[in-house]
Amino acid sequence: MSDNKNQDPVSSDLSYVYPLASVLTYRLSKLQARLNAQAADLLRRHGGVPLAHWRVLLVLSSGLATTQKEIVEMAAFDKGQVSRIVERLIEEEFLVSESEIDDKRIRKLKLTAAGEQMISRLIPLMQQRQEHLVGTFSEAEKKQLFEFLDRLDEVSGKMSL
Amino acid sequence: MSDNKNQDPVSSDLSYVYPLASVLTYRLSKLQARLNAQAADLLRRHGGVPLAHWRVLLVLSSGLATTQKEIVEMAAFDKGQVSRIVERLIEEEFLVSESEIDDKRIRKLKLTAAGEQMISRLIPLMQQRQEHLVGTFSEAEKKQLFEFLDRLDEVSGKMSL
DNA sequence: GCGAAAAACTTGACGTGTCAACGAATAGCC
DNA sequence: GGCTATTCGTTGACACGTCAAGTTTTTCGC
Repeated sequence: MSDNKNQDPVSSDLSYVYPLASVLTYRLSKLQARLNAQAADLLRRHGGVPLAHWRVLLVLSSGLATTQKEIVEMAAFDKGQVSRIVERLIEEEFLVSESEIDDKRIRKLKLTAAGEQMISRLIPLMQQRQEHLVGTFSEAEKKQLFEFLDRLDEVSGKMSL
Repeated sequence: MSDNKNQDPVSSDLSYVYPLASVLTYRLSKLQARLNAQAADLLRRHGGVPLAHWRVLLVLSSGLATTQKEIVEMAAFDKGQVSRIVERLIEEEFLVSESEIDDKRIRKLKLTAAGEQMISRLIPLMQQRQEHLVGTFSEAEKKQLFEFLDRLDEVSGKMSL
């Protein structure tokens, strides 16, 4: 764990090119992994659903979406994944789809009582978690952090290389 | 797309609780997804390997690791995943494992010529990408950004809830 | 209305990531 | 030496994520 292999600082290898811990994408990727694990763990320990299911339920419960299309738009999830998750959630009776509409392509989704109950049980926890995460940031810092994320969003799109 | 469902601002739903775009984990998760897509796309378009394979090759090429254990330690990957990826990379002849050691549990890994070649072809691209990503950040901002990430790392671990 | 295009969702294939159980080999203790 | 614990790696199971092709239903242009 202390020193490893050849200690030639500028050998023919490429370690100087990629000091892993200082590479942005690597840092973000690890942080993201830890956050997901934390959330999934919290949900599991409190008798909840898998993380991705939770996210879908949350969007529905918020009233921001009532169909799969809207979920996909609001939350930027993959429509295939949403389709499968919704299917599972209906099987588990957290959701029902009322096809009482004119357009038969659409599945209007609604939380069941069980679904509502699970959501409202877990929401306070998840809110506490968000608080825990950003709790050490001052308002100014939070603003700055989100501004950084916005900027990264912008450059994470097009790349002509 | 314009207005949806009931327009009661403080209805019984929970939209006011979770304005998605302002939730940190949601933002990070989307950013992460975009960055992964960008990297994967770059690798694919330049005839490379899948992203996870690339990451393993990179750690090996850097000389930071010569065994699976070391890859797992250095890069914080899952050992199961590393095992499977290494297997694939050997099949594709980007790697060889020389078992010429005393400890028969260990697989000493080495890049083949093809492996080295692919890495050195792609590294400049990936470096340009990192530059592209952090290019809009001043030194001070970069420092701040990484400091924020450090802080988030700290609180992303233990959570007693 | 009728045929082509588009919308909403489904399905398949594959890659990524995590966890836990397992097997083989080695190290440590007596 | 022999028993146990540990280490390195493999394997199985499952959740997560992405992409593309396929179905059914609706819409649009004519």
